Amino acid sequence: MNLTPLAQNFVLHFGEMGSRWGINRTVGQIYALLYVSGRPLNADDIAETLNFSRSNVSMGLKELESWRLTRLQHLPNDRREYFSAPDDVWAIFRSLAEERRKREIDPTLSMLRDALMAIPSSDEDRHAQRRMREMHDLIELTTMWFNDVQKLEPDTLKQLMKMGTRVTALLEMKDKLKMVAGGRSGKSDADGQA
Amino acid sequence: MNLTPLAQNFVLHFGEMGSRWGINRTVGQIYALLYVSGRPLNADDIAETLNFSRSNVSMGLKELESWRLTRLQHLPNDRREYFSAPDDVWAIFRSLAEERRKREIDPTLSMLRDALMAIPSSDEDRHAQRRMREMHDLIELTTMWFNDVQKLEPDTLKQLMKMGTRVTALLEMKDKLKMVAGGRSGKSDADGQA
DNA sequence: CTATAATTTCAGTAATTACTGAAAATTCAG
DNA sequence: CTGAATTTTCAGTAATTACTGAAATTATAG
Repeated sequence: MNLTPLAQNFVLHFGEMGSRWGINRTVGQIYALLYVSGRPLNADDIAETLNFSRSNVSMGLKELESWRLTRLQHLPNDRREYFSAPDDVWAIFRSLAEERRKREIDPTLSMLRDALMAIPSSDEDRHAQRRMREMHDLIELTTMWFNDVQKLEPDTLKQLMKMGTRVTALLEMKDKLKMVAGGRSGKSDADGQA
Repeated sequence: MNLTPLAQNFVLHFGEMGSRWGINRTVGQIYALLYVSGRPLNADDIAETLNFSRSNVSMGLKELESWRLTRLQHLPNDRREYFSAPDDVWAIFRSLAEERRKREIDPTLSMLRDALMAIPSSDEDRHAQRRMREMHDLIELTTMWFNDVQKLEPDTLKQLMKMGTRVTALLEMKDKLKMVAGGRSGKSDADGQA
C-alpha cells in the first residue's frame, strides 16, 4: 500500500514528534496512518506501508490500544483484525487526556497526598510540605476541573472556549445579580464542590 | 547536603516520573530538589545531594532553564550561581504549559496548516485533508483558549475552575437575557474572536 | 479435531539517550 | 591583566529503549 505525499508527510511528522509526546516513532506513525486512512487497516497493511516488521506493528498497536486510541473491527470473510482511529476528534482528545492523567498525574497526586500526611520532623520538612501542598492543590483543582468539563457536550465546550477570557464578564454579571438579590454569602462565591 | 526522608521521597518520585514527562531522571530530580528546597542551591550542592557528576548537573540545569523553570541568582561574597524554583505554582504551571505548547503542539499545527493549503490530488487526499482539518481546528481552538485563559488572574481562574460544569448555567442565563433584550443574532452567539 | 492463518512473545541486536571525567572556556577578585 | 574559581563542552562509555526474526500461541475454516 502506498501513501500520497500528503499522507506520507503527515505520517512522518507524527513519527518525529512521537518522541516529544512520549511515544516512539513506530507508534506515532501507525496512529497517524490510521487517523488519515479512509478505511480500517490490518497489521500487514500497516507493516507494508510503513516498512516495519510485523512484530513491531503488533507491539505498536498494543500500545495504541492501551491509550484507547484505536477501534478494532472485522471485515466480512476475512479473519484478520482491522484497526481504525475513532472518528470523533473530541473523543480522541478525551481518551488522550484521561490516559495521560492516569499515567502522568495520578501517581504524583497520590505521592503528594501521602507526603502531606506525614508528621514533619524539622523546619525543612515543614517548608517542603508547604510546597507540596501548593503543588497538590493546583494539580487537584486542575484535574478535577478537567474531569468536570469533559462531561460537557462538545458543542457547549466549543462555545465556552470561543468565549475565552470573556467568561469573566459572565462571572461579574453573576456577582451583580447576586448582590441585587441580597447577597447572603459575603465571602466565597464559587464553592459548592471543592 | 542531606535530605530528610520526606524530601528524598519527593525527589526520587520526580526522577522516576521524569521519563513519563519527557525529561530524564537527572532533570526531574534536580527540579524536585530545587522545588522543595527552602533556599537557592548551587550546582555543587545539587551534585553532592543527588550524587550526580558536576557536568550532569550543569546539563540538567541548562535543560531546566530552557523550560524556564529555574531562577538564577547570586549570593553576597560568593561567585557561584544559585538556582531556585519560582515560588508561584501558577507561574510554574504557565511556563510548563507554554513551553510544552511550543515544543509539542506548534510544530504540528504548522505542519497541518501547510498540508491544508495543498491541492488534493485524489479522494484519499481529500479525506486526509478533512481529517487534518478536524485535528487542526481542535488544536487551534484549544491552544487559543488556553492562551487566552492564561491571561486571567490566578484568583479569577481558580474561581472559574471551581465552578466546573456550572459555568454552563451562566451561559444559559446569558442566552435568556439576550432573548429578553431582543436577540438580533439568531445563529451564533459566542463569536467575536474566532 | 486438524491444518493453516493470524497474532503475540521474546531473546538478541541495533539505535538512541543519559552520564561521566577530562579538558576547554568563561568569569571575576586582586 | 593574571590566575584561580567556576561553569560548560564533548568524546567516550554506560544504560535504556526500540526493533527484528524466529518460535510459540491463539483463533478459526473445513
